[in-house]
Amino acid sequence: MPELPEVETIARGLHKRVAGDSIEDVWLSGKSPTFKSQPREILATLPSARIVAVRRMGKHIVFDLERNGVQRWKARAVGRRTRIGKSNEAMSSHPQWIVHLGMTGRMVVCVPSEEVVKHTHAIVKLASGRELRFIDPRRFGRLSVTARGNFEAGGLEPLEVDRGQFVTLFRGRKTPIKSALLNQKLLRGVGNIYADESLFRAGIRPRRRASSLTREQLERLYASVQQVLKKAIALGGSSVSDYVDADGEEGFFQLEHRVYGREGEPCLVCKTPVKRVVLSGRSSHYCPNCQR
DNA sequence: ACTATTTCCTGGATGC
DNA sequence: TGCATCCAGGAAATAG
Repeated sequence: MPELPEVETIARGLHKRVAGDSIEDVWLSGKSPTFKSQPREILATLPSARIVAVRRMGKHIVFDLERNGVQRWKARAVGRRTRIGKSNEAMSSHPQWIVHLGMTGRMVVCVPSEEVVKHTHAIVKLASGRELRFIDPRRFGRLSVTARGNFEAGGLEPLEVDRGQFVTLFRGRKTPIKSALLNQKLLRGVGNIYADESLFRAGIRPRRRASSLTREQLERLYASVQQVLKKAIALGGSSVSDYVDADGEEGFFQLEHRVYGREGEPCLVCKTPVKRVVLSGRSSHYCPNCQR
């Protein structure tokens, strides 16, 4: 399940491989709801665009694109005024291609002769002769296009927010702190694994109401989130459920997991068995002794 | 205005 | 071996 560190790793890998390349052609599986934008809009936007950069926003991969053929589109739009607004993204000279990997989404760069595996939903032909493919068995991933500046990835970037902002974000919320951490509208990029791992390191139980936490506890949580995310990025993310980066390499942060996926196993600090509770439909792992 | 629950998906694990 | 059932979970949609 790609969260911030995995998406960061993938985006960096993709940038290294395809920045500067151009999109020549696009094929889409047409399997809704993989596409958040209309497929026709994606097909109108991507071909002939140059990939300026690939980066991460929250859990989204953002391809910054540049189009030169804008005049052609404007000319065509003159005769059909109603399309001007609707084809806005395709019109933009600096569109963005937004990819959310969901649970099982993968982006791979390969040669065209590579077998097209089951659940391939997009194939992007590049001028260099390679292909960029989006593969997503469970189809929780989403593809969309937008004009530059339109895309809102959610709340604040966890690694850009300062301590005071972080405290303000959560203080006073009645919801469990774990749920608040997962809320992308507050902080964008933290998912189930890193929420659990951050809460363990801060010594806070997932079910604690955010409003019941002291400033000191929130500050400790802030430090934990920073530490966990940075370390996870340094290790290339967590490889669970066959996650691999853009180069097909596994990450190693799963070796640093202290509670996630360790139900019943002894806490690495105090040996108390790790507990698992379901919190708003999601598994939450914690040490009942170390976390209060 | 908030918060909680349901829904979308398929592969892998489990149970009989 | 085969078949049914359950579970994983991000975020949008829906309900409270």
